[in-house]
Amino acid sequence: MNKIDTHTSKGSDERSTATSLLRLGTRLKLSRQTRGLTLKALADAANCSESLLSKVENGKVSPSLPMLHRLVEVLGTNIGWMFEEADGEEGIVFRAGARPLIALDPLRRGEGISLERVIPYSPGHLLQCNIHHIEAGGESAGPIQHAGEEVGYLLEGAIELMVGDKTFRLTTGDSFVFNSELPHWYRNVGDERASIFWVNTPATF
Amino acid sequence: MNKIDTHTSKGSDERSTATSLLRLGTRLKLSRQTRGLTLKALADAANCSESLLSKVENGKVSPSLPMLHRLVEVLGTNIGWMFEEADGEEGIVFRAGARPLIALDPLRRGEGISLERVIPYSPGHLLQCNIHHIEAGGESAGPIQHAGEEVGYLLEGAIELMVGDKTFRLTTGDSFVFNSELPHWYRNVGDERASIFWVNTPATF
DNA sequence: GATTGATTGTCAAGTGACTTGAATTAGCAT
DNA sequence: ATGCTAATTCAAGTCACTTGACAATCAATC
Repeated sequence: MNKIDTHTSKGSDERSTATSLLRLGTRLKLSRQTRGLTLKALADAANCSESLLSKVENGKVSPSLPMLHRLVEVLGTNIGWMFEEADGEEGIVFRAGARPLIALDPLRRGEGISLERVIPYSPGHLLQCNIHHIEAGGESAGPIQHAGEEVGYLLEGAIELMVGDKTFRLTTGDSFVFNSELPHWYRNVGDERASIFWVNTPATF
Repeated sequence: MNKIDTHTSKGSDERSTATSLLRLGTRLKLSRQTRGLTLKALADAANCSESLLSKVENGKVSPSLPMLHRLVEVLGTNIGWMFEEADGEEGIVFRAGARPLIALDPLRRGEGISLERVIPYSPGHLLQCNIHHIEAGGESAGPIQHAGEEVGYLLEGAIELMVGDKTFRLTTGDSFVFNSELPHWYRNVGDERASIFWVNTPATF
């Protein structure tokens, strides 16, 4: 009938370990992909076979501890965060008015600006997303530069956005995209509060 | 000396047509990919060979007009938009009401949905960003899965968002984040139009 | 300390998406 | 037509990844 009843003793947590394996695998995979590595590349670097990696990523097999260690080392992470709790269901939706508000260090981020976190701070996230609230007359501190890409949408108000050596005047509903390597900053030029929905990827690859 | 001097007469615009071919191809490719189609799938639907598509997408060949027409038809775009200048203002700012609108293929993307491109098609972009406009009663076609991460903000209206096995009811101002590998879809449950500002990082790259 | 048994790990063959090159066909000017 | 260019196809090739059968490893038991 049954090809195997070999695991007689362990049926109980069969499924749960299976899904947790899958989660580990998924993270490893994302981690690898984010770094633009191919299976083969990572396998070579971590000194194991491509096929093993494939199986690990798909939860068919659980890597030995030394193996896992080599993997996260190459990936530049640590084992701990491979197991960090996924933000799960609760981590998906965030209601208007129920998002954490961050008082900004005026020195670092500028005058009259507060940030509303749309994506909670957590190692699992690629994207960063905040709603910038800028009081009338407020402006961000000096130009910032970093790798990645930025996209934003003006939810309300009017601002002046400076990117590179260009200046734009935006009003509600306007949007923008640019490479984060360009120096950029902004200023509220209206007499009411302005809000920008702002997303950026840190990654360049 | 030279194996070919066959193109004697046309050397002048050689390079410019080459790059414009590439741009067309890039757009077609992005278009196809964002719809989750494989080369073969699109080729079958548009009644041409896989390899032709590949060449077109990589700018090795320029499609005949009828060919191109069939392609954009299947993709739910129009030819014009394949050639639309991606400039906005310096490619950075895009004004409300001046963003390209895409009619979606109802079969693939769902009923009563149209997309407003916030980030123009262009090879240089990591992020994808659209405003999804969903008519009352409209809903996206079956769940989609791909690698990456999604973040969105409900600009207006009320929707029901399904992610994994959870369902959420969102109203204006609510936001969400999740891993694209979770199957997800949505439905407009209000009696007015709903609009979602939606950003995602694509898979592989 | 060998024997058994499960499980990690490897090799090699398989698949699916995409690309390339040679051969064919359709368009079009002469 | 005739000849030439350029679009299109077919088949073979590549690349990333997956799968299955076998080998090595490790741990518990006799």
